[in-house]
Amino acid sequence: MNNINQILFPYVVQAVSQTFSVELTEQSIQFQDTRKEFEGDTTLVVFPITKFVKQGPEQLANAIGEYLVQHCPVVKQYNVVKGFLNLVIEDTYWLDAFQTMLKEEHWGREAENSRPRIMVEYSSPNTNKPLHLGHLRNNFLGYSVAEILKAAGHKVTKVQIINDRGIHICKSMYAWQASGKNDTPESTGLKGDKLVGQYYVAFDQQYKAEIADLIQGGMSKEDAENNAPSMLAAQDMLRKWENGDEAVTSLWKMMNQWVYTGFEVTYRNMGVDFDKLYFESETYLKGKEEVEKGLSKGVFFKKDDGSTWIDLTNEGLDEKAVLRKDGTAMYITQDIGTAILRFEDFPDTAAQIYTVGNEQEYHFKVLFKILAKLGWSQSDACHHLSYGMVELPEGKMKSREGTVVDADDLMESMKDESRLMAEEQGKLDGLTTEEKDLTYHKIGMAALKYFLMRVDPKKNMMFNPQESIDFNGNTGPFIQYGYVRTQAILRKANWITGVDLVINGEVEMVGEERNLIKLLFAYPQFLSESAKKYDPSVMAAFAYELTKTFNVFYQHCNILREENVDIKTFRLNLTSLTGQCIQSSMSLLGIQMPEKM
RNA sequence: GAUCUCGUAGCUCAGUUGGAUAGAGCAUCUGCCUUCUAAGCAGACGGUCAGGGGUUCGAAUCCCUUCGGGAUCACCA
Repeated sequence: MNNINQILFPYVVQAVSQTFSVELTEQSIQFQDTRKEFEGDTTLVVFPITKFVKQGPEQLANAIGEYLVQHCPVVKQYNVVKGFLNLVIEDTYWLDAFQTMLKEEHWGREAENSRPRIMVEYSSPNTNKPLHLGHLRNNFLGYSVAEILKAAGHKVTKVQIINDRGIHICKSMYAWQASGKNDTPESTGLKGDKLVGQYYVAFDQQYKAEIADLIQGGMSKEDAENNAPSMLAAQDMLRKWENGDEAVTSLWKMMNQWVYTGFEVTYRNMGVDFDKLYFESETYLKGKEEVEKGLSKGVFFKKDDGSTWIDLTNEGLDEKAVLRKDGTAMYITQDIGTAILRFEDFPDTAAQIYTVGNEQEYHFKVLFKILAKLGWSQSDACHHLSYGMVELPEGKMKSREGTVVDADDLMESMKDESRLMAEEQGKLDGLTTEEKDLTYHKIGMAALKYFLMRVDPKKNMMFNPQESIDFNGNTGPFIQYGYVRTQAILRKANWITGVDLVINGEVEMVGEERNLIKLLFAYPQFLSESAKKYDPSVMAAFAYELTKTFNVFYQHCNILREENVDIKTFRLNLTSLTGQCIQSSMSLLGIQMPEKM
């Protein structure tokens, strides 16, 4: 089905060529949505055309408008304001569009697996502390982009890389061992990630104290940091781990397992999942191998001290180390290994999307250049889905200063708030305890997810825990509420989707219905823009706009009370399709719809 | 210091490749529930689009510059 502007395009070309004998370029024909205060469905901006035709904008607009009304069957009438030609499209066009949408099984979505595989990486936490607000933004964005790409027809594989290796986890391990308490998640009743996180904090405190002591004893700050006993012990553990020391390895396995078990709970609450996990402990050696291979091909070079580098100065970047002088792997090394492993695991992968904070933009520029130089042509299509920080009123989140907003706590408090609100209103009274609980969860998560995803991913955003997150206005619950209304009406009408498709051609549309149909018809454009930009906020804006438009329709038009059967059927179909589209677009944000609220 | 990025209403954010009188929500104030769920609808108030210059029929948008916030520039991850 064609977009209205695509239909009009050739007629505009004809109008100008027949009236003025001038052939227009594609660029000179610009359409935009008609502003609300004027009458019309779409608007031709004629200023660019005045460059080709020696006419004043208004005369020109009138001439084109006249031609279109006479020759283009979908154009009903026109009006001209300055250099803007507002076109009113025939109702039959919108009714046809509506019929088309109703016949689709999933209006707006592309056929499954009609486009190449894209791998989306997100989450990728360290295994030494619990997930926080920043991880929520990461997970929600990554999951949502994956769903959006899927809806746009791509095969999608959701992955994460788990940073299970390195000094950070050894710090927690050392602190746990040094405490001598043999705490476990079972013995303390704590979530595994929380328990391990406590020991990470404990390590940091001890380390700080030791540094202070050493400095007081006359040592320089740098020496103190390098020689503090706890740091030496953690480093010793890391060496033992790399050498496969049995005791250290089993401690490492046990504590990582605690963290994974804890994370699983958090992921389940977040509503995100993964198709395949990669562990740094398994990919960093692969990275080293690939660097060795690249070295022999001349992509990398060795410096005199034995470290391995790549020269990216021709690409406008710097020289970058890829192996230390002792031959050990760095952060970038394992990323090279992971990327290549993924291309090998899924050879049809056209691109990898990395959902990682914007502070790593340089890192990914380097990584993609390296992959290209190693001969992976897919690297051109790879993309760093770079997102900004979530800032608190007092500034950045800092774990040391206790200003971290914990992911589990936040999700729980959102749910509590939705419970309070629902209990006050008593609209869920008929439901079982389980059903109520699920509804509170859906509403709380909708508020949280929508809040984090309605803003442009690349921008830093503000989160104020005191004022918390709203449930009114431009919010997730507002959209859910609109959906709940559609379902309540359909329930009362005993509506079965797809049964009463008959629309009598005599139906005369009112403005509220037209606006709703126009917006529903634009769903695929919003989806493709969202997919193209890897930007869930486009879908969020669409869902909000759609719900608002429905609410106006709902408020001003009778549906169940409508006496004319044709109009009633038409409006019920409209309600049904709107409900579907709200649910569909919100599901792309990972937001679920309750049936009642 | 260099590079990148952001600065829009009291607050949180939209604003497509330059297009009409810069839009939403929150907050404040007014109306609307005996009739499809008021987590809603209708309205009021609120702007030197950080400042200055340029490009042109036209600039929040593009270019230059100043100011202010953030990020990056490791044999850290």
